This record gives sequence, structure tokens and C-alpha cells, in this order.
Amino acid sequence: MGMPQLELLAQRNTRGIENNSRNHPFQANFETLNMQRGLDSQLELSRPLLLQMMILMATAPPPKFSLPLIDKKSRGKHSFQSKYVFFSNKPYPKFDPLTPNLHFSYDTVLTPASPAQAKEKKITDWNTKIYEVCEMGNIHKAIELLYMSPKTEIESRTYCSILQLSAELKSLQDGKKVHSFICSSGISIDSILGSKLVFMYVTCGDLREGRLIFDKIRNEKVFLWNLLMNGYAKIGDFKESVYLFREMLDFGVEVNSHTVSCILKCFAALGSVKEGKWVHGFLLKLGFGSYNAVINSLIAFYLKIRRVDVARKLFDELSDRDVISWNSMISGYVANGFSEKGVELFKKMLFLGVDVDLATMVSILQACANCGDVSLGRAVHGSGVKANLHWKTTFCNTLLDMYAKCGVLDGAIRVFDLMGVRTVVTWTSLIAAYAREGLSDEAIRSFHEMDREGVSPDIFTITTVLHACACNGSLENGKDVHNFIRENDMRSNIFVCNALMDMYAKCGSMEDANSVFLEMPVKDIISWNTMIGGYSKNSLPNEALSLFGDMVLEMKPDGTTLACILPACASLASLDRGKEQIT
DNA sequence: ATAGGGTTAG
Repeated sequence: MGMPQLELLAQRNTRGIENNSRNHPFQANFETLNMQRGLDSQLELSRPLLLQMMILMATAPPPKFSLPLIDKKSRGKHSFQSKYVFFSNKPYPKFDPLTPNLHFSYDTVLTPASPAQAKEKKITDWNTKIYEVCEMGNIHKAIELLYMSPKTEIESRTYCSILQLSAELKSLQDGKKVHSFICSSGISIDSILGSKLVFMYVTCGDLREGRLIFDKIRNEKVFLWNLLMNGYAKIGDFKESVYLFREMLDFGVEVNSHTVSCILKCFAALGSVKEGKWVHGFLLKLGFGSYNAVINSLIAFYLKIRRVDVARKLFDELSDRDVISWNSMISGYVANGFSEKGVELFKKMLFLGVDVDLATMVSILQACANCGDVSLGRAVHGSGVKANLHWKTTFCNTLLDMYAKCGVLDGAIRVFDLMGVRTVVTWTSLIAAYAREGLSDEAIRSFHEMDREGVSPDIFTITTVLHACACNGSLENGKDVHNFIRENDMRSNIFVCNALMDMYAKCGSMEDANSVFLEMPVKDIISWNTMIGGYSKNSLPNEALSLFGDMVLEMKPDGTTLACILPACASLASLDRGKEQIT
């Protein structure tokens, strides 16, 4: 696009933003789009140009990520366009004039035969009827017809089409009905029908049943292996996924790019550095490198094991980077503590005109929070509103958190007030925002309000609100939360217990802290340090020292432990003990 | 043909 057009567009869009600022509650007015700190610092791009780019970015067509959602929903409804897929390559011969006896012929449709004849056709042609109903996405009708039909007449691929539909509608209930019908019909479950059954079960979230069938029909089709591996990865059972991968190799299945991206994700999650690198080598050998998704997963793998340098090298060498490559790299920088680098890459992205989406914005907002760069944060806010991202809870949650972390509490509250859907993350972020500003009463009030609104707190919420109580020294509120923990059976969580002990210690009740400590099923170094430090700070040096003695029997103290114990030694004037700890 | 890579709070 030539420069004049760019300017024209920018002008038009400026007005757009101004209009928006009047109408939209977020008030992303143009003044707030100043990017002094965020964008001026790197001189490679001039400020006006960047501004224009931000605007351009903001007016980009609705981001792609929303489209698949719509697509999926409208499938099946747009009945005649949707094509249900079969394992068989042969299409259904519906309306095929050459086979008038087996299926509806043009004759049947255009010039109905005698009523008796037509009736008979309708009754005998169960397979075609069911197929057609499936094509229209009517699962209930399909199953109704299935129940009405004589079992011996239903063909394998008819079952496949209903199973496919059940999978698309994620209706495990209907899929199960079809499965039991198949079992009672006595038809043999061959590899095609079996695959469809596995596909249905995995898609509908019943991995166990899917696996049972998979194990029975085990074959070398890579698709099914990938499907199950992915299913396990999705529920966080990475070990099972890796197990399947090894089996797959033993079985002689030829892996493909889907397999590779899945296994890399698993290795990253399990922290299996050596194995992941082995996959990298494997890729180099096999020349899989041209697949974008594969390199992207490799980049994500290296970022997760904190090898930012390797990831960046892969990123730089990648010839056609897509938005996911950029997002991976940016979020990786942010997650590894290089927020400035993330922002730098973001600017480059804008400069090159790469489409920005929700994930990009979320990462950049995080980066803003980390750097305290509220100016850039506001710019992203404005752009997000323009791009209609403010309907996305994720975006608003991150935005809220960004304002809070930058110390702009009222900004955070405004975002909160205007949000349509508030999840547990939203509430937790708000509570943390209050706690951060030392407004513990407000934090606790929000906690109760959240409860009234019917949003259940999770362990993050609990630790946050306990922290608020601790800062406030409000034992009463803390005990309230403790009751909540007991009622909701969160006592076995180590983070919750550590936060509870810290709260009690800061509120001056070491007895309560100790009873939590004693009941803990598993203790980590933070548990010990919290207790020892608590005794120290509450002027109970003997208890601190005695607990320290217990601790060294179980685990190695760290620097924090020493920092906690030394004041106790000092207060006891126990030089010998103090020396003992140091050596 | 069906699947895959990046996204929020302590």
C-alpha cells in the first residue's frame, strides 16, 4: 500500500477511534494512545509511523481465531453443503440413476411411483435415509431411524455417518447409543468402523472407551495414533502420550508432522530435554523442517525449556513465519523474563504488517505489566477495543491485571466493572489488585462478593485472599478463609497450606500456623521457611531453632532459611548456634 | 477428509 493511502486510512481510523471512545465504555481515546515509553525508546521506528501502524492493526478485519468457532457451529445446520466424511472413498450413490433399485432414483424424487411402491422404498432404504438425515445434521432423527430399522440391513458406513455426526456435535450420549446398536447388530467391527468409533469417543472426551477399541483394532494408520496421543496430551496425561509414541515406533507406524508436534508438546511439558532434542535431530535427518507447525512446536519446546537463544535461531531461520511463530516467540520472551525483547519483536511484527491476534495482545499486555509500561498497555487496550477483542474474557483479564500491576487501580476496576463475563480469573485478579495496593478490606469484600455471585474460588483465589489477610493482619478474616478451605477440602494443597501458615504467622498466631503445619501431608522448603521465619518474627527464637533442628533432618536449608534463622540466633545471643548454622 | 503449533491469576 502506498504512503498516501496509508495516511488516508490512518486518518479515517483515527476518527474511528475517536468515535469509539465516545461510545465505548473503555474510553480508549486517542490521547491514551501515546506510546512514549513503549515505542519511542527504540529509534528504529518513528513514532508517527508506529502510531499509524497501531491504528492499522486495530482496524484489521476481525481476527481469524473467531472464524473457526462460527464455522463449527454452523456446520450441520447448513445441511446440504456439509459433507460428512467416510473412510470409504466411494461417495454415497444417492440420486444415482444407474442404481435405481438400491437408492432413491431421480424417478422417485421427480415422478413419484405409486404410493405403495414409494412406501416400500422408504422402508427398505434405511441406509440412504439415515445418511440424508445425517447430512442435515439431525442426530435425533438419525438415531430414531436407526432404532426403527431392521438391524441386519444397516451397512457399516451408515454407522460411520452417524458416528461422525455424533463426534461433530460432541454428543457422547448419541455416539454410545450407536455403539451399542452396532454391538447388538452383530456386525463385525472392522478397521474402518473401529476407527470411526475411536474418533467419536476421543472427540467426545471418553478416552478410556476410545482406547479400548483402539487396542482391539490396532493398526498402522497414523491418524488414530495421533488422535489418541493428542487426546492424552489434552487432558495433561503426557506420560501416556509418550508411552503411545514409543509403542507407535515399535509398531512400525510412520510418524507424520502431527505426531511430531504432539510429542514435542509432551516432552516440553514433562521437561524431557534430551528427548526433545532427539526429536530435533530426528527432524533434521528426515527433513521435516518444511512444515511450519513442526518448527513452531520446536520453537515452543525450546522456549519452555528456557533455551531462548535456540528458539530465536529457529525463528530467524524460519522462512514463512505465521502469527503462531511470532506469538510463540513473543510469549516465550515474556515467560522467560525478557519482556522488552518481546515488545521489540511485537514492534517488528507491526512493522512487517503481520496480523496480530488475541494471543499476541495477551502476551504484550503481560509484557507491559512486567515492565510497568502502562503507556503501551493503553495503546494495546485501544487497539484491542478497535479489533473487538474486549468481548474476549482472556483479553480483559490480562488487561485488568496489566493495569493493576502498573499501579493503575482505577483502570483495573473500570475494566472489571465493564466486563460482561467474569470468571474466577477475573475475580482473582481484582482481589490481587486490591491486595497489591494494601486495600485488604476491599480484597476480602470482593472475595465474599464473588461467592455471592456464584463463582467458586480456586487455589489461586485462596492464596491471593490469604495474602490480603496477611498484609492486613486480620486474623478474623483469615480464619473465615480457613473455614472455607476446610469446607471445600483444599487442605491437601501445598500452596494453600503455605499461604495459610504465612497468614497466621503474620497475624501473630503461631499456634494456628503450627496446627496447619502438622497436618500437612507433604511439606516443601517454603513450608519450613515460613514456619521458622514466623517463629523468628514473632519473637519465639527457641521454637525457631528447634524447628530448624527438625528441618535439617529432612531437607537441605537454603539461603532463605538462614535469613530466617539468624535473627533468632541473634536474639538468643547464641553465637555458637549461629556459627553452627553457617558452617 | 478427519487432527497439530502460540493465549489470563499465586
